[in-house]
Amino acid sequence: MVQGDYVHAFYEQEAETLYIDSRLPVEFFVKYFRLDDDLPCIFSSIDHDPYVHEAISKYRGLRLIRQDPWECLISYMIATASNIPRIMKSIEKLSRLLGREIVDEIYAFPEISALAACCGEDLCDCSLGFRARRLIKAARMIESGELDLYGLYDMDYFQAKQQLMNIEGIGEKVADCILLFSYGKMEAFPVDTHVDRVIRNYYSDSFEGPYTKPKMAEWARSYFGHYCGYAQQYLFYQHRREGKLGS
DNA sequence: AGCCAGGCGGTCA
DNA sequence: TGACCGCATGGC
Repeated sequence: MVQGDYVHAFYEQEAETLYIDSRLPVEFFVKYFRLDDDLPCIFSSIDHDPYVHEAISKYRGLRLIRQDPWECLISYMIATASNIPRIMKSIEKLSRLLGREIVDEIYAFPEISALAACCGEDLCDCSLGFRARRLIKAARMIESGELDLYGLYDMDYFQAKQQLMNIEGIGEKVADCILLFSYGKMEAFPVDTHVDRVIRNYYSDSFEGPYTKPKMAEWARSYFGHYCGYAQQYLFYQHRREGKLGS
């Protein structure tokens, strides 16, 4: 998930146990962390080889989230060619600058209109670099109705993806993140540098064809099945935790 | 100090 | 398709 999301202030997790702040209703957490998914069923469906088996065994508390599409879209546009500490700082600064204060010193993610009303220099303290202009442009496209963000729930994976990729700064990877983490489209399989390395290093035997993002995602759908998005999360997390050996 | 980042959009052969 | 580049800064 994207850290810096204000939700992090309302829960703590130890392994598979979630401690929630009673200021938010239980239903919120059930929805947000997809606690209504049938995890045992999903795990067995993607458990195709020793490598992914190790990941789903060791990191069993890891979940996909169901995040608001607007927040997810902006967050992953910010993540482009950046790193996690910096991403968290940018989102935090942006929320402090434009978001409503929810409780003491905890700020909500900015509304669409707030970002759409900005000019480039308004955001100069958020260390967004070349991303700032793109974010504002995206906000204005959504605010004007040129892109109906909340209409994408009713579209299939490929239609919705095409819509998202009309936005400057949203390509294959970012679109798949939004489709997976917000819309719950399980066909999405975001291929970033880490997942790219995992496939090249551990799945080169079963993967055929050019190492392009659409091809790797297509392979993942047929290899892991419908819940390949869960496989992506576990493979990504394992690679981040256990490092870059062999990459 | 200097390379590279949970990429994207463009160009070139 | 694959290999490159610029983009703007910050992290390590």
